[in-house]
Amino acid sequence: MGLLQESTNEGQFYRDEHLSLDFHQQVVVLDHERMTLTRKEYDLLALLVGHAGEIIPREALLLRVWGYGAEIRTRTLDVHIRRLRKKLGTYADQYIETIFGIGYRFQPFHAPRFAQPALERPVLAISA
Amino acid sequence: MGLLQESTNEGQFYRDEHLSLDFHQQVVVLDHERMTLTRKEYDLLALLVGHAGEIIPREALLLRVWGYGAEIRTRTLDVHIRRLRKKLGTYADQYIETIFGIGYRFQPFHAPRFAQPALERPVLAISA
DNA sequence: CCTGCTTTTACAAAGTTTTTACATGTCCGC
DNA sequence: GCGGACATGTAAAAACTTTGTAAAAGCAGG
Repeated sequence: MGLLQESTNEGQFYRDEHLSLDFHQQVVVLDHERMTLTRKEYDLLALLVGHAGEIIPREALLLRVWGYGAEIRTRTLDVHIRRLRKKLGTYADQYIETIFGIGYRFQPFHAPRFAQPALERPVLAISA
Repeated sequence: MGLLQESTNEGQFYRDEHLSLDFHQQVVVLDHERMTLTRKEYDLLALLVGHAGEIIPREALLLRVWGYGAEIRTRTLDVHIRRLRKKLGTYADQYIETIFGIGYRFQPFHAPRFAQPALERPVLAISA
């Protein structure tokens, strides 16, 4: 799966109702306003958004954004998640889910969510 | 991750009228609604469903989900079974059978059932 | 040295699992 | 049937683990 720098991408984009991300230019726009992110903040967000809909384990985030191995104990990931959420404003919890005991997941704005009634198709149809 | 490694279930599914389980994605859906399970709850359910129709002894469950040996006395298995049943709602007792003195068994929704234990109870008394 | 970014620290809060204590149920011999 | 022994059911508390947060400390580039 994609490493941090999706290098040879002739300008890939993520876009939904409120958020857009230009992986090539490394520009993030939230509700038509540019988000100013630090490097680590951007790297973290880009990794999450680049795998929208997938759960990414803490381990993987720490490895790919920080280069940390499993032996390192740190809370810096949590702190960065917090800063991202702050900058995402109202949509924060809608976009960045905590998967307890595992990691985090970025969800596109309209994605069906966990405890919500019935939108999720049985996963069976996905295969093939 | 959990110490439960049902490696032979990679990318497989269970499905019946009401319940489906994706062993790879670790997603369980009950009547088109996603069941949110904790890790231990999922591990336990997955082990039972993965052996649908078979009786699994308490010992085996405690060993495979908890890593406990026979010397450990605990009620945590019962508590987790209870939580699973609660989340399975109406179908709880249909799905998870208690096999007294032995363990538990997950039965697919339409599985033919015998009058409870009926292991070998010769119905001799009927003779006239 | 400043300054802004990053990491650590130290708790707080939230979530999960196990234990406890007792109720209820089942088996089995009488 | 009856009662004892033991297994399972259940609710609630306790123990433990993970994540959230604010503030301070550390650090690197200018």
